[in-house]
Parts: sequence; C-alpha cells; structure tokens
Amino acid sequence: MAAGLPSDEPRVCKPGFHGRVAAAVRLVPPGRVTTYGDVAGVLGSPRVARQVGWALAALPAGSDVPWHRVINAQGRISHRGELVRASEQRRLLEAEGVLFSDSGRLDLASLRWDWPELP
DNA sequence: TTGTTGACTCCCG
DNA sequence: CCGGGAGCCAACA
Repeated sequence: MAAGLPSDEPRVCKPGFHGRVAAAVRLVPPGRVTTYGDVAGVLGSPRVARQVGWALAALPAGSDVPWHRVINAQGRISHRGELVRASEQRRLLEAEGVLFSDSGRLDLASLRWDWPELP
C-alpha cells in the first residue's frame, strides 16, 4: 500500500469530485450560505448540483465540512426525506446568525456567499 | 461494461 | 404559490 495514504481514509479525502466539493464547502465562512448549483459551478460544471448533494451525503460524521451552509437554489433546505437532517441544518444556520423567513426560507440575495474563484 | 440512484435545477401549467 | 416532469453528471453494484 502506498505510504502516506492509509486505506482507512474515507474516499472523500481522495482527489475526486466529492473531494473538491468538500474542499469548496469548507471555504464557506460562517454566517454565509451557498447553493448546490454554485458549488457545482465553481467546480466547473453547473449541471452537477446533484452530485454536490450526493457528495455531501457521503461525508463522514464529524467531518470539518460545513454541509449545513449548502442549500438549494430556492433558498430552502433540501431534506429529501430526512427531516431530522433539515432540522439540524436550520439549527446550525441560526446558530451562525442566519435568519429564516416564515416559510422556512432564507434571503439568498443577502446570505449567498460570493465565491473568490476556485482553481 | 451497463444500469440505477440521487441532500438539484429549470420549465411549464 | 405549489406541483409535476425532464435533463444533467458522477459514483456504486
């Protein structure tokens, strides 16, 4: 096995699409949010918003990736069934100072983070 | 190799 | 405002 790269390491740490997603999301500062499409666009393909969400779903528990700062283009939380996940996401965002609307929607025009361009 | 799935987005009614 | 359908690409079995 290659030295310096333990096989126990999760795939998200390897150089791949999810790896870039994790790295990009990790650059999002507290109090700001971004959309799946934006992350995908910064990665080079605005069509791969699904893969961004899929990559976040593959993140290991306790990862240093602020997955809760990633929302859909509608300014709402994507739960896809797991409401527990959405509840925690909203809680984490509120803890960072992000305010939600009555319908559980937030102001993307104000909270959407402007990417400084990713290599 | 192919086929299926999916934390999305856009369009239409 | 909300719902349904189609398209897109990457990872997994």
